[in-house]
Amino acid sequence: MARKADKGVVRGDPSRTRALILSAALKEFSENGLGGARIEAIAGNAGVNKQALYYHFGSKEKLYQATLEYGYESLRILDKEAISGTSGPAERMRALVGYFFDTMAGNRPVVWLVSEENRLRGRNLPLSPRIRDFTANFVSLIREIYDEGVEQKIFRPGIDSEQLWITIVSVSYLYFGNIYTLSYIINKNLDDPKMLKARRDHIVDIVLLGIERR
Amino acid sequence: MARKADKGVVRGDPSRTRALILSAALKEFSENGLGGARIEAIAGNAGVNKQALYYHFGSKEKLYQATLEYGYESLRILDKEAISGTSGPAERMRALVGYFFDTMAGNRPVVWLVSEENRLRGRNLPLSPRIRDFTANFVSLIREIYDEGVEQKIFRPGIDSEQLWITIVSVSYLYFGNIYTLSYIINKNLDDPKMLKARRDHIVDIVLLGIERR
Amino acid sequence: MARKADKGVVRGDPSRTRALILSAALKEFSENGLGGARIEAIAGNAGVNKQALYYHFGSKEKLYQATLEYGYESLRILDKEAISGTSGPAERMRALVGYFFDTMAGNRPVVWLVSEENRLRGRNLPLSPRIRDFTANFVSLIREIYDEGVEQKIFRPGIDSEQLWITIVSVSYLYFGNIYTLSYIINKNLDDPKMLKARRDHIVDIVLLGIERR
Amino acid sequence: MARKADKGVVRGDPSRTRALILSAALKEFSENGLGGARIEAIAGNAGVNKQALYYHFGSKEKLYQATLEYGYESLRILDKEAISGTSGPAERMRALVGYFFDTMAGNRPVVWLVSEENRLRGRNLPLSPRIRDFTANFVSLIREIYDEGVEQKIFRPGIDSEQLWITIVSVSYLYFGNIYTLSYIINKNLDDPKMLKARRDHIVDIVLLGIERR
DNA sequence: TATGAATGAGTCTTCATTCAT
DNA sequence: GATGAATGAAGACTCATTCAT
Repeated sequence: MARKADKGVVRGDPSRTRALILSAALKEFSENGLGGARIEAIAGNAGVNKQALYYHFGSKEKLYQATLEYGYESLRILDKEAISGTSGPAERMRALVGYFFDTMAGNRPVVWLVSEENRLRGRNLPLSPRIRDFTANFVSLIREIYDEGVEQKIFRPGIDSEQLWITIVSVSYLYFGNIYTLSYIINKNLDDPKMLKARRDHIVDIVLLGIERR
Repeated sequence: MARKADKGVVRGDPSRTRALILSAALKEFSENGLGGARIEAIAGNAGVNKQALYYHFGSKEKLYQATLEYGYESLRILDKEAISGTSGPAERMRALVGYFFDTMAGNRPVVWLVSEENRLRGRNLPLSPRIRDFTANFVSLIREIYDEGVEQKIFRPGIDSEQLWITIVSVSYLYFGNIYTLSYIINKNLDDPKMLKARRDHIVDIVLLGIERR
Repeated sequence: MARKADKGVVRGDPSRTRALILSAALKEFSENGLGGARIEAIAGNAGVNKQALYYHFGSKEKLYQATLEYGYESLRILDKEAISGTSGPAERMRALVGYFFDTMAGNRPVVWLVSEENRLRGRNLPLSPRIRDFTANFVSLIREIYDEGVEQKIFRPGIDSEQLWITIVSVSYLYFGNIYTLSYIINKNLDDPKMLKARRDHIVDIVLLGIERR
Repeated sequence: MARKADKGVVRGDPSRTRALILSAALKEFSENGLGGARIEAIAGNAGVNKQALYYHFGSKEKLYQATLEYGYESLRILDKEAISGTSGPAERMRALVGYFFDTMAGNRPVVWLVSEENRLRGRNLPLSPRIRDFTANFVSLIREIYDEGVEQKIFRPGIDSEQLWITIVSVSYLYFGNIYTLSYIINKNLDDPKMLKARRDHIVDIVLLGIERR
């Protein structure tokens, strides 16, 4: 119970210490990449000693791997409840596309962390098998809804659901991942609430119209 | 005329030296980011002395800026000839979407470099005013074609052409930028020629159906 | 108790480590100046790791500042005991002039370090407020003795005690600071004990005769 | 006659080029020392190409030696005319002390250059035999005047004229060489015209009273 | 002579990691 | 588990010097 002033560390609560470190690491790795991240900065922001990172995670690279898993986990894309209360494939698909957009909007650091992992050619992914679990369900869910829509003659058939998944991911993900270059080119602040709403509406429309039967 | 074996440097041809450095820098920065890139690696791959980078570009950061500009320039997205020989807005739009996909496919390093610049919050963009020139024309071209299509009652009205531009960029760009994580999640190699073709066809369809009138 | 052979570092005694570094730095900076000093040489002579200098002092420039303060402190010009046991202003002034000469003779590195600081236009002095404390007392002491001598009609009045201080400092300081050029010009080794004694006698005489009433 | 705009170099006038380089070198070496001086800075300030320094002087060290000689030469301490028009040893000695002060006041860079040479332990002096010529006469002149004064029973006998020379040099030289540290300690700007005059008066008095017979 | 370009040997500094308490 | 101190390897950058025209 002895709590240090100004610090969030509680002696004798290692899981809390781990959480503090992971949270700080997510920020640092996402902003600076694996190579650019500073162990000292992570320790400082987590309110722990540098050595604590080594005690709990072993090395910078292992901490990065744990952070990547932590990042994917925090997305909770698999949360089916997100689209509960909707009826019909079209409405569900709309909800899903919008939900993914909102998820990305609320987890910018993860967006950059995933970009970093791609630059590392995905070499850390196989080391965290849970990552596939966290994400694969989203693909299944899209397939489910799409198939249902095709059956009900609402969606046109012949679309590969994995392609559709990539498209749904793309139209939200890239917006946030490349928000600075996109904003610069058209000289508008894409982070403005109005722009965010416009984007959300646009992608829901485009995806739905792109797959609907006519 | 005296050319060193294995090296690309020719005494007295500084513009060639600069080009060699920029080419090597594009590869290094795109693979490792600004912080992770190694000056020594760039110099080695360019076949020049480490100090030459400082003589010609001043610092690592300035070289990065020059490389970013060089990368955008090499995309040549503005090349209108790409869609010459096409007739009608629909066909032109199809050609444009496909052309952008092909451009990304052929310029992977630039894709990563742009991701890196976003992680740096776009701080280097204002330093290279030419970058906007290289890219803004692409936005205009999309608007032109779209407006023409609306006029001809081929495309549905009410779509913001900048949103459309972002979408067109997204569905191609993210595929290459996140190819490793996407491949891992669905356990398929997205770099396979068949997959590339499938993706190209998919995005052309989705975009067109998403904007066409019905 | 585990002490490394040849090295002066004792684990767990950081103040000793700092002292070792400062001592080595005084030698190196005084002989080579700020720009010419080598971090590696200081670390080597102190028997510590190069990085230890950065851990304890932050940068070369900050180490230089700490060294400057350390140098002034080691002069201990303020030590009033130096002239204890003397009676009368004349005798005290003689003792003081001689004492300052001896101090300079025994602290050559500090003499050069102060020259270096002058070439740097004194830019580091304001950063170490203690330096003024170390030196200002000497000025006061001279004024005290001088005033006493004037009161007792031993010294002639009208001399500015700060000018007198500069003169006392000059006739000793420059001898050591410029000992190489002076020796060369008159082709004599001014570091010879006989020459040192001659100089000491000369300056005591000159200063006293220069201020005595007649 | 072809003169480059903005530059002081005249094609085909090597002695002028040498002079420009030496002048710039005096400034640079005096402000930054041998190690701290930058070849590029000297070339830039002289308005010549870096390579010109090598053409004319061979190396940085040799340029430093030439600059040292140039510096001593420019003092022209040997100029007897400085004290022409004076009558009697006392007046001549006063004139001489004041003249040396004025010389130092007007040649600050040389003062620092000589300090630098002392830090280099005078290793470059033997390489420039003319330096002794430039300075030795000043010692002789002091001896002459002093001996004359002793003969005329104006000065007290028994003073070593070389010691007297060092003292005369000291009370002026140190004032300028250490002007920053001295100013800081007493918190006054010693470069102020009033202070300069006060110092000049003080040293003339002190030296004369210090050697006069009573 | 003059100059832009090129080079290799350093030099400061950073950083992940480990040690000892 | 936690901490201050210590370390070795490496990286960005500088600089005197030289080459080729």
